[in-house]
Amino acid sequence: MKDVTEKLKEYIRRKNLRWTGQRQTIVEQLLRTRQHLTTDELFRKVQKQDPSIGYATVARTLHFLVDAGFCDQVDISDGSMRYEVVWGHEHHDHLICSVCGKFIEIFSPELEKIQAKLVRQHGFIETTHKLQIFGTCIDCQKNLCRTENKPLAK
Amino acid sequence: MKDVTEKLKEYIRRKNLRWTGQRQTIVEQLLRTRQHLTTDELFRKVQKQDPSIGYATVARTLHFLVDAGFCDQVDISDGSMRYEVVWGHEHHDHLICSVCGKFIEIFSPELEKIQAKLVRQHGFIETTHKLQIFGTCIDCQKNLCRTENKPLAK
DNA sequence: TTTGATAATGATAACCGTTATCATTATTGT
DNA sequence: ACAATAATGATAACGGTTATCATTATCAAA
Ligand SMILES: [Mn+2]
Ligand SMILES: [Mn+2]
Ligand SMILES: [Zn+2]
Ligand SMILES: [Zn+2]
Repeated sequence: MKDVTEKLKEYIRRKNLRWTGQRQTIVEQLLRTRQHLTTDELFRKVQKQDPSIGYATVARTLHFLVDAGFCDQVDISDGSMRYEVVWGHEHHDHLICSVCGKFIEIFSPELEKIQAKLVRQHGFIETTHKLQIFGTCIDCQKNLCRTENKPLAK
Repeated sequence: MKDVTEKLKEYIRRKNLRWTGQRQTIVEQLLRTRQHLTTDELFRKVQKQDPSIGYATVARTLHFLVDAGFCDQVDISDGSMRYEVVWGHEHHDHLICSVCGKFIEIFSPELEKIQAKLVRQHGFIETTHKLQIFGTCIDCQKNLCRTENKPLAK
């Protein structure tokens, strides 16, 4: 946490930007909360800590954090972009429960290897990829889901 | 083509819907043209064949065709949804060139098998998945790209 | 073939997440 | 403390999609 702030401050110095209390608050909330938040979800959490912070600042800070490499933008086609912290996390893909909205993070070196092979076979140069698998999570199948996430729209 | 129309008419009868000249025209254009079109791109093509057809009809017809299983909606996070014909095509995923906007369709039973294994391991029940790999296609690497597709916005 | 119930259409307004604008405030190197 | 300028907050604008509604077209039944 302290470490994260320092890394961000380094990035800010490099880019001639400025560290602000708003950015501090927003990063704190991002780290404190479950990932894959929409701008609006994060905005509500930020407002509880500091009601003076505006929506635009949250939106702009999320762009800033994506540029800095601290966050990734995740688009699951449910109407708005989501953001997750990636510093300190391995690359991963997602199982997404259509009932409770839960994200299950998956990583398989085996899978990545085959993807890389396919890319190579087409002479393609990959920059990024995303794999999203939609369905029903094990908890929702048993009606035992305790997730407080709102179900995904659609 | 004649076959496709018949299958759609069957679906329409089952659902108590109606076959119209507009739907005929729109389906013709979808089959005649490259896939992964936005609503607006399809609208422009449709208008050349019949300028009296409105944008809303194209948009609504695309939804209808998705419901019917004739089209899939493809979201590559470039600002608008795209649609592709899937009847008569195997399931596939996409390599997407960020330079020229080209879609390269890939299918690997090996890959699908590993995905299925991961899903099983989490007790997840899959309904759909999508894998999108972004980068630069082989033609664009050599500046030989002949694709008339507009580069993807970003 | 006419008819009646109602699905579909076209024009356009509304919607909604995101981005741009702009006057004001805050940060940072000097 | 100061000057340069990045960041902020309120809100308008933007753009793709969807809703509205009066009118027209479809199609099964008579
Ligand atoms: Mn994740
Ligand atoms: Mn395709
Ligand atoms: Zn669930
Ligand atoms: Zn290309």
